[in-house]
Amino acid sequence: MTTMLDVTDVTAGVCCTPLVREPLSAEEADQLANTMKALADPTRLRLLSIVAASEDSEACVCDLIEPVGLSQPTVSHHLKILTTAGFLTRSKRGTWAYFTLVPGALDRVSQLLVGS
Amino acid sequence: MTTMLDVTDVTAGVCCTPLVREPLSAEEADQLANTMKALADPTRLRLLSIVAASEDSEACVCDLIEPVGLSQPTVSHHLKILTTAGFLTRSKRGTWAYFTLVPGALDRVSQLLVGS
DNA sequence: CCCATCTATCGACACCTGTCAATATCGACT
DNA sequence: AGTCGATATTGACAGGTGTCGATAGATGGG
Repeated sequence: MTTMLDVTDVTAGVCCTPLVREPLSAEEADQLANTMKALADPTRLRLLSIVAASEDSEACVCDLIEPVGLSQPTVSHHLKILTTAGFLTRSKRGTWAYFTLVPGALDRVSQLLVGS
Repeated sequence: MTTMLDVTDVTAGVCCTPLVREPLSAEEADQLANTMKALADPTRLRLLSIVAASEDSEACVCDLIEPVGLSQPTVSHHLKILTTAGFLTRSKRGTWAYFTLVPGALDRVSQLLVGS
């Protein structure tokens, strides 16, 4: 993955550049596009929704493999992309890696798309 | 482009499947991912923002080539993707093709991302 | 009728991306 | 230490995607 997202994309940079107010600069467009790319995959959307619907909005990799029906490396790969993009946080407890939704991350992206 | 978006994606199908309420089915995830893919490109984001910021929220292809700095076929290509995805409408007047934002299209996507 | 202009399509190419098998790494428990 | 289970990384490969040049359609003007 050459252009991996910076963690600050969602939490800082992208949060202040509305889409339909004025023409986006090339840099702003790149940032927002990177954020959207993390959401532009069916597996990653399912992972997000499954994590969100889990107990305490938290799930380990082992819980996610069977629901999406893909290999463990592939699931880990997607989780890394979502984490790097700022949508998930990873906390390791014992051998397990638990992933949680970053509060407000999706909401910030949402607000960029609406005119407001 | 093998998996081109149906125009109904944004206006009908995707509009009722919140992301963080319950696990998305494979079909719902595919639909939403297709919609997000249309927004996951910097050039397309810039095109949307330029159209939105134009007079009467309307612009022809010739107005868009210079701002994004890409070839005319490439711009036409991106406009087609945005149109097929339901974010733009195309109306031809004379030799020119004018593109306009579809009202509410971005808002519907926005509402899918927020917890509501 | 022919030409100039705007737009769309086609063919080709480099690059990115999602996927898996194999392997490495890390942590807990004997 | 040694082993086992969970996760991450690597390498490889097929398929998708953005881009351009060339070309084809369409539309209005001389």
